[in-house]
Amino acid sequence: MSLEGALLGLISSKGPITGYDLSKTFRTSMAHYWHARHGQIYPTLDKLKRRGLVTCRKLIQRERPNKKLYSITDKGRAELVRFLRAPKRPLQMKNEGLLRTRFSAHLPLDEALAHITEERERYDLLLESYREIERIEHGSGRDYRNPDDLYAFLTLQRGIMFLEESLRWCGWAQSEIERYGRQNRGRSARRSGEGGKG
Amino acid sequence: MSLEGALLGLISSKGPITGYDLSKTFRTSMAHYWHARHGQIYPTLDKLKRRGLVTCRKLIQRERPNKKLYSITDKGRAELVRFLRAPKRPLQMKNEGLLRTRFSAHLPLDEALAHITEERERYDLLLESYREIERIEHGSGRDYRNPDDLYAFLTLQRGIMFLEESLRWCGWAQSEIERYGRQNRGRSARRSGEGGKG
DNA sequence: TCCTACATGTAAGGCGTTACATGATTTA
DNA sequence: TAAATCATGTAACGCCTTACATGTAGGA
Repeated sequence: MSLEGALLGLISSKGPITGYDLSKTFRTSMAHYWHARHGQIYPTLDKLKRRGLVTCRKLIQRERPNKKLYSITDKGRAELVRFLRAPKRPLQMKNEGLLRTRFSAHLPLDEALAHITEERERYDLLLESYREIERIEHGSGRDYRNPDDLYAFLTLQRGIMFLEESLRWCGWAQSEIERYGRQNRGRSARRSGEGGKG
Repeated sequence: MSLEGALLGLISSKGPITGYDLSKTFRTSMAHYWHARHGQIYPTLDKLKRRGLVTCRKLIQRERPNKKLYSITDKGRAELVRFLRAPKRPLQMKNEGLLRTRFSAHLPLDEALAHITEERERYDLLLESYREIERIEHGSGRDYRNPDDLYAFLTLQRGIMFLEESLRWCGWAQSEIERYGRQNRGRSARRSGEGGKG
């Protein structure tokens, strides 16, 4: 259900838009609060169309595959408002990187450190793409052109904050792990790692 | 697959532990990086047991329902290490609250503000529970008893940072929305909200 | 030459939620 | 007296991923 809401919202904001570009949005500026793959997006767009919530216009291209451009209808807007007013679920976050760090007691310290370095690189890349969107879409700063621009900016800023803080955390976590290593020289993380507190 | 990793990790850290308590952990200290409901947890524990990755001891109680206490086996630890070394997926975050804010151009400003106030309350509650865990489990601060304690502390701190920053963002976002409202008195969010930039 | 971007689609199967089922005890 | 906590289990269903399928153009 929420994916339908997300798609209706994006189409209302950025439409006419293709499934391909919607998919890119999930991988870039929305990564800190929503995601979906094309295997789910295309069938869902078709469902929205059959329910009359969006319309679709086919664009024939010569040197590129043909596209389908989706636009929202009044019925779709009404459905979007219903979605926005429905009760929300709690956070459903999955961050396998943090999960791995949580149980890194089962790995040597240097491997735990290396894993966090990998994470830093991921975050760096994503942050760069967020900053580019900020530059391109919100160059005028807080001079919002319309409400959609305002809310796009606010949620993008949340993503930038999230990524910056993730990077700060990575640095701090690595320094703590290194400090722990210095204070426990010779002891293997593996052997002393079993049986934490309840 | 990752749920199996998460369960093995938690059982190795906190076991012997019940499915019920594992479930609570997902709702509390792990909410910023993993989640699962009991409807998925119990069958998965049974699967881990059948594969010999955990053992299970039944505890008969008089004034409470009986429990099953799970412990990790050597085979389970080996499987956990395999999981920790496997390639990780990107973030898979779902935050319906932020999603709603992103498309709040379709709602009156006061409703957008009210929704963020709801979010604040959620974050406040969760932050309080995180701080309590910090007090109870990590009262001694950075004086880590073992690697598991170190990594538990690091990931908990990430959660506290996340929630504190979420709360700061809520306050800032609300002030920006209010500022926008003052500067665009009389104009309805609904009518001017259509058609953002591509 | 290989990889990436563009662009859509589907089938199979796995992951995950929801709802039902049970029932005593404690707290508001 | 209503609701929450403790504690587990399962069936049905829907969400979501993965993998396959197709084909051109442009950059490394």
